[in-house]
Amino acid sequence: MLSVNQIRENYQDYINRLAIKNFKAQELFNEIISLDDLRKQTQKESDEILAESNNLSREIGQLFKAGKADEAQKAKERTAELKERNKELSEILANTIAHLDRLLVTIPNVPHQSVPAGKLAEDNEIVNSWGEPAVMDETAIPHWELATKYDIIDFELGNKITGAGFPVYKGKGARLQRALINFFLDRAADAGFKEVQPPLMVNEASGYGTGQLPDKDGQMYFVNEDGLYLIPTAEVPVTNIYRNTIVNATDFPIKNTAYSACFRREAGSYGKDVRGLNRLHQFDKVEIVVIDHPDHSYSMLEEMSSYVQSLLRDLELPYRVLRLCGGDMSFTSALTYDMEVYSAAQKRWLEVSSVSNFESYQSTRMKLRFKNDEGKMQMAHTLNGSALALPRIVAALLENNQENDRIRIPKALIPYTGFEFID
RNA sequence: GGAGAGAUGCCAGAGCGGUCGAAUGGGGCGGUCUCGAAAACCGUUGUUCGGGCAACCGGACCCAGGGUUCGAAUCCCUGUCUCUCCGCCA
Repeated sequence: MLSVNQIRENYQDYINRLAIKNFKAQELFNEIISLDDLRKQTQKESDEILAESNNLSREIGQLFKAGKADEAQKAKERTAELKERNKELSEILANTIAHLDRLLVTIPNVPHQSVPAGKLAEDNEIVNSWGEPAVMDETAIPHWELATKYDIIDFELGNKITGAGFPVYKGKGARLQRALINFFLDRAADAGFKEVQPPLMVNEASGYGTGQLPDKDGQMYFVNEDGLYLIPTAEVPVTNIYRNTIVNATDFPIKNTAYSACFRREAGSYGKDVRGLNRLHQFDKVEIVVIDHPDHSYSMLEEMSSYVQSLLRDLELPYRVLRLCGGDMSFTSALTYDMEVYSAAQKRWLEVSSVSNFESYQSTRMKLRFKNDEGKMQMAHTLNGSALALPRIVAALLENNQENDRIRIPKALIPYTGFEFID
């Protein structure tokens, strides 16, 4: 979230930039600032009263020691008054702070200057592309049919065992999943990311830290009995490793990677866009998470974007890179690049990665700090990206590499699959 | 699931209800010594809110939330977590 000081210092600038996310901030900002004024004033009064009663308590102690019980008794009466007054003040203070927090969490992150205005996917800006989208004739088969034809992914079986959106991968299909995970993890290690294996369930504080809560709890599976959420992405547990910590500035950039299953309720999604592997309730993903110095977070974002693009080139998948417009960005992001691969039989672009800089938005929520050159505490910047999400990569691989009676595996992957063709 | 123990600063580990933001040791940082290093010795070593240009001053913080008290790290209640033993178990 934003801090009140950030809002005070960048009042007009933030209002303007939040408008790009179609968020009207002015009234809210005014309310926040006046609440914060009240907070300060109340706290000041309360502090003064506490100081006085601390002094009195000290005196009372001395008086008792000196055997002047009657004078001590008089002083006691005065502290009673102070106590009463402070009770009211601290109640006002607690309410004010709670109110302030409630308002602050409703403000999305301020978009970076380069974020284009707009509300729709069409307003996203294409900043890079690679490869020629394959043109296929009408006989091209979509991946969900290929999956059945070669018996590698069984959607019906998943329906039976669990429900829609939980496919069963079989034979070379399962092997392909494992190959991709290993390939992505090995590449991430080569690029300097430290591999971690996080829990797949998180508590409420973690969900709050990365910004899934309090807003989007409907998107996560929740285990009521234990108050735990199934992770929608490894971003949540991996970033929360650093919740409430002061990291060493000399450790920047802190680069982690994790493979995890991801669980998403996807409430409200339906239609042909969600067919086959396009949108699932459970899927596999390798995530990269970086904690960095504010001065370097944007060059790190570019680095992460380049890294993700290199993976797509290795997999020989034509892709394009979009800079998301204000309306299409997530609540918590300041700048996001989406990588989309072309899926030849569906004749559409599929989002396979999303790389974002959250600046200090998550850090402020989770108190992730470092000591800067002046010796002062400062919020670190957090970034993350998919590298990569498997299902749509598989969809594109199947569709783009289909031949008459087999599917070709890209060269880089063969050492991992152990086979060159699915047939 | 049953029984018990505990939660203190970067770590280890003390702490009679008042002078405790907290002993001591280790680590870290600065210095003396040294060609340099080690050892030894000396000094230093928290977060946060408010006021002030600043030196500085005041408040809060010893798991969290309540309570007792003029006064709580210290006493009481509740919650959370950790550890040990038993049971179950990949």
